[in-house]
Amino acid sequence: MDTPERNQMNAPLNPNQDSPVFNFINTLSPIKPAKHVPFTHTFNSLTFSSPPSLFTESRFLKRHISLHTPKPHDSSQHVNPNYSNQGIRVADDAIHLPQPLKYNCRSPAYDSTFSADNTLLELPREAAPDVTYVQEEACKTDSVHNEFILQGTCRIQPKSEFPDCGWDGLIPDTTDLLIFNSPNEARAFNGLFQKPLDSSADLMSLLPQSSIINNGHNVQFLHSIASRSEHEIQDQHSDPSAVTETDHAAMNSNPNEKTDEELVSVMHRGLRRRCLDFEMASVRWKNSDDNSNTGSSSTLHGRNVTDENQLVHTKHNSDSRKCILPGIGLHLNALATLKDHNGIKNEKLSYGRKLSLICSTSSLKISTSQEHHHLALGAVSSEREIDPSNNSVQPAEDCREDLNQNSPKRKRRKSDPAGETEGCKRCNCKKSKCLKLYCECFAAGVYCIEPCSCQDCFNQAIHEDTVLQTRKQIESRNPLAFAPKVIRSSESVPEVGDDPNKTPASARHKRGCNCKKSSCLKKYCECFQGGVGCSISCRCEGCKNAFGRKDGSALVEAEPEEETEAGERGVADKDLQKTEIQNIEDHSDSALVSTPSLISRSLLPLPFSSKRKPPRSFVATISGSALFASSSQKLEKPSSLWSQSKHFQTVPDDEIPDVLSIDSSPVACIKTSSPNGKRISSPNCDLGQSSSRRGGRKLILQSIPSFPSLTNQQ
DNA sequence: GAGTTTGAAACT
DNA sequence: CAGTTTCAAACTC
Repeated sequence: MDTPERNQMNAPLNPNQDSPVFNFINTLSPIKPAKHVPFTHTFNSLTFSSPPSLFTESRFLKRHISLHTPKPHDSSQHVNPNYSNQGIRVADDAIHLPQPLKYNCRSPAYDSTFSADNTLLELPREAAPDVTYVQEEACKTDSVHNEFILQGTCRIQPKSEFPDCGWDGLIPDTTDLLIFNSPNEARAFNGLFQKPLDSSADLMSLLPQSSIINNGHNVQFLHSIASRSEHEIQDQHSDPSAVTETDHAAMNSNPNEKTDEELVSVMHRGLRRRCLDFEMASVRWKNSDDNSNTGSSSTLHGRNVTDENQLVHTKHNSDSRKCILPGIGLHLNALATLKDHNGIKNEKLSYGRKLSLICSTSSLKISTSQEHHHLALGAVSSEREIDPSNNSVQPAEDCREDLNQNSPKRKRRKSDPAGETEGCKRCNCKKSKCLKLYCECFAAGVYCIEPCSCQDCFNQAIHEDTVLQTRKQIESRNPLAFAPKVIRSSESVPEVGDDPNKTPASARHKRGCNCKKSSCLKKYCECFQGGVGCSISCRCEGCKNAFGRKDGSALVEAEPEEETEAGERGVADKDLQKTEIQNIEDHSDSALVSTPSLISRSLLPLPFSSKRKPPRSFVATISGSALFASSSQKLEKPSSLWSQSKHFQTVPDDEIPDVLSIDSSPVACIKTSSPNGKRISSPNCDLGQSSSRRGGRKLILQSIPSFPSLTNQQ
């Protein structure tokens, strides 16, 4: 491209903000402060509420690491100067779910800073001995009652061996990531959390500061109440470096203390992105380091805790100590930082390919699929994992390829839509610079990664500011722009031929489609693509959506006009069914494979789930992943918000059915009945229901204000 | 792989 | 708010 514009694009970006993009952004109208509505996410034993925006933003962060191993043209750019210390927690041995942990989470969404004053972390004293990893995201000060309660958290026992391991911070995410159906599962993964930490590495310092950049505030950390007061917390937050040192010391002496300090940003990031990015990284590192660390070869599938503990060995800075990267819980951000700060070279992170987002699923795979050895942990897009069309294994492999391949960007594989999973999603933008909703990556709230075939991509960590500002601008225009396009409840998942409209909570496209030629029978139609029926909100013409026509009521209740269309619909359905059925079958298989209990139940195959990108901020869950996966799967382009909210939902094995409903509840709440995308809470949203269903381990959506608030938040 | 179609997103 | 343009995915060949 030799156009002036192109030249501009090629011009150095970021640092100076001299680039056109920055100028452009600067000219953007001020973004109005987002209103944060408490959004409760329940997962597993962990429940918290936070504004959706938080998640959205986190999604970008999720691929943060990619930033550091960006596309070739970005290679020149490196660490974002803005990176600051973010809390990193150390997790070690045990994952202890049943422990209630409560803390307040604020939305980072816009300023990504914590407000210490508001930050609340409540840890039962009893849990104190156990290091609880709580990750707190920078929260917007204005957010109210963003409180999340971890009922079950990972209990980690710091190893004396690695007192100052910087990796600790990475793990906190695991809390979010891991969802166990049963205590046994949790035990199984205890080892995963155990990892050697690179001593000197101060993860805190490593973490990108992007989140805090906006307001210039320092990272604020959540501290567990158990160990300290909020004030104390604030004080420490003010001085990240101090915290770091303290952390190190604490690690040696008092795990609890340490963790408190570090809960911090990392935690919040982890919450935001619960993805197994780390795992992916682990894989890479492992690959690279395998030569030296053959012993670490323990495969993921090895459920043996012992093996898992050694899942990945990585060297950091020639540090002989093996650094075990837990397959779960380490997220890309941390890796990115580590890379930059800890002396970890790009080489480790970038093998010719950017780190792809890894999805939480990996953890699941670990437990369930023997096939995927190291790869099991490999990046798996959340959606993929759920993806019916793909075996659970499949996703991992895709990512695997990414990891192993040094090949240049691959063009989007049409034949492999599944490749577009949360972790593996890729776009092909040419003119939008990946800063518009045209870009699926951007729209999904994630950074573009190497697999993308985009050109002049600004949707990268190195352009974080640009991305965030652009995003804000878009949100200012349409607060729901980054919200999931399809809001669906579990029950809404339509089976072929079913009328989605039958159920009040049925899934619907946020804004409805506007199809004119596709008859809503092709993926051009977002409703169809999302596997949902058209609704009143749709302005489509000649709707034949197999999932439910705009006049959907007809499907069930034979209305006069329906009869006329019935024939057409039947035909259309048949056409669709070929595909759908196949998809469904695939889903079933995969689902069963990955999560026999949960998936089989909760996961209803969505025809397009594979293609529809899941929220990138997927939470990795072990057995729970299936659950999440299923829920996320249901979302067409689930926003991180969405996916996360679901992820946080915990369901006992015996309550799977409830899970679905619960799971759906948020969705149901989101269901839009109005064209403008305003969300109206539905009866299903009733928090009480969800909470009531949960047993001890489960969490409760405490304050999920009805979803409607989502609209206002931004 | 190139070209076309389609409809969302963006723009006016 | 409506009309138009731009854009990239979906689709076709």
